[in-house]
Amino acid sequence: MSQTWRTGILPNLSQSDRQQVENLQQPEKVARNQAIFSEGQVPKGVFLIVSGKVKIFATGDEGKQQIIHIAKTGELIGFRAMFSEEQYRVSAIALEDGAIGFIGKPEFTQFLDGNKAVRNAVIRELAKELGERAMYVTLLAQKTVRERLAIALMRLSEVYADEPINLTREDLANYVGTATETLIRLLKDFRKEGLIEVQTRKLRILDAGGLVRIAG
Amino acid sequence: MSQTWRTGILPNLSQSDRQQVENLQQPEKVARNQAIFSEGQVPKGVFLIVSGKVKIFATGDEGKQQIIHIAKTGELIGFRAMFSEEQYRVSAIALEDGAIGFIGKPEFTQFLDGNKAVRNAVIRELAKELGERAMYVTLLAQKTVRERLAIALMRLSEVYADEPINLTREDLANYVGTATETLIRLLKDFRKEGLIEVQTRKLRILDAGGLVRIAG
DNA sequence: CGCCTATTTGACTCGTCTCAAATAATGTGG
DNA sequence: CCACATTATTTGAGACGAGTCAAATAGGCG
Repeated sequence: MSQTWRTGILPNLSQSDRQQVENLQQPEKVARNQAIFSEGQVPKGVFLIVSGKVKIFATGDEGKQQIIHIAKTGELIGFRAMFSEEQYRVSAIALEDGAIGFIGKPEFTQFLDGNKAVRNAVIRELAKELGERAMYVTLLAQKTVRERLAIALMRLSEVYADEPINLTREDLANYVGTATETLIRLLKDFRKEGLIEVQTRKLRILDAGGLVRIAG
Repeated sequence: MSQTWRTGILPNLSQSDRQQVENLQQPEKVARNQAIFSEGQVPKGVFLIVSGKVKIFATGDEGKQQIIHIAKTGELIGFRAMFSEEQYRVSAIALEDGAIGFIGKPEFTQFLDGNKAVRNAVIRELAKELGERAMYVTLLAQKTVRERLAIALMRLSEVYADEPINLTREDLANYVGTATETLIRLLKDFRKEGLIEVQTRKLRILDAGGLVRIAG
């Protein structure tokens, strides 16, 4: 089980193609906690995250969120449901104040039809994510919460680059797939073991190697 | 969380397109337990299951299989890794004697390039599976083993249509994502509750409604 | 028929969840 | 900008689901 976690469609395009996609939208401000789209709605296009981060999650039967992905600036989101011609199966909510642009389905598909490179990038991206999700399933089914937390922190440190990871305990728990209380206790362990540094909601990795060792 | 589980690319094509795909391959016999492809290999094309069933699984760190999907006659498998231009992240092994055809990557991609309907079907299928897998992740993270077993049996009853479900206890456990012993105990419960009928390895659902109720 | 593998059962342990309550942080209206 | 209300975080105690290990039994294949 190697762990290469998603990349997104745009970073794999040429400068020119990327620019063309970006020209299809007009950024609009979004506030923290604002919903971008919700489970059950019918997709009318895709969204480009111009700035900020967005959590993508499925809602379980008791309303518990399972966070599938934290999308960051530059990512295109919502294309999955659009291509499958289904309703959204997940919801997207802004984690921070930011800006998001919308690209309507007609414009986007027309653009795709006329551009083989982008079309292939889309197929490749869908296929990649599908493969990653197979690993994710295995991980959830076979790893302990402690191991999953270590993996989650490593993934998140890529999303947050050099900033500290900044999520509520509940969101972090829902990302790992555990109860909030369990997450808090494990976080305390990790801190005591010198793996991470925590200041309220800001979390920094001190010993990446140690996390890798725990992740197995 | 609704549960519409995968369909495959071919059933969504026109008769003529489907025929053209089928003409690209030559069926060859495969024996039970024969590997079709394995994690880490480089994909050279896709496989069409002409007859028989195939288990698709990821291997966890301790060698434990996580069965992602049981593919049946008529399904195209292995296209995920081919499109993502990565190695296989999962393995495929025949569950029964059967026949499988191979379609090389050049032939297949050339065919796709020249056929917009099929190309779109591929995108749609990838997108659909990706959505289903999000549900799967949520299910694994939030449901008890008992609930997951109920869901697994319902999914499998579609794969096996009117035949009885026929899997080793270990495969069934790996499909549900649990230990073999736990699976066996739950199977006994289900039998005592009149939900299923079991004769050695053959398993039949007696009370689908009851399973739905357990699944939640 | 007999070996090898699969299945089943029992006993035990441990990780993780739940519920409840205390404390801290955050945001909001005046 | 402060005080209050609300929400988030932390801790404790207890219960229970599910895993592991070991051993017995049954089934299937050569």
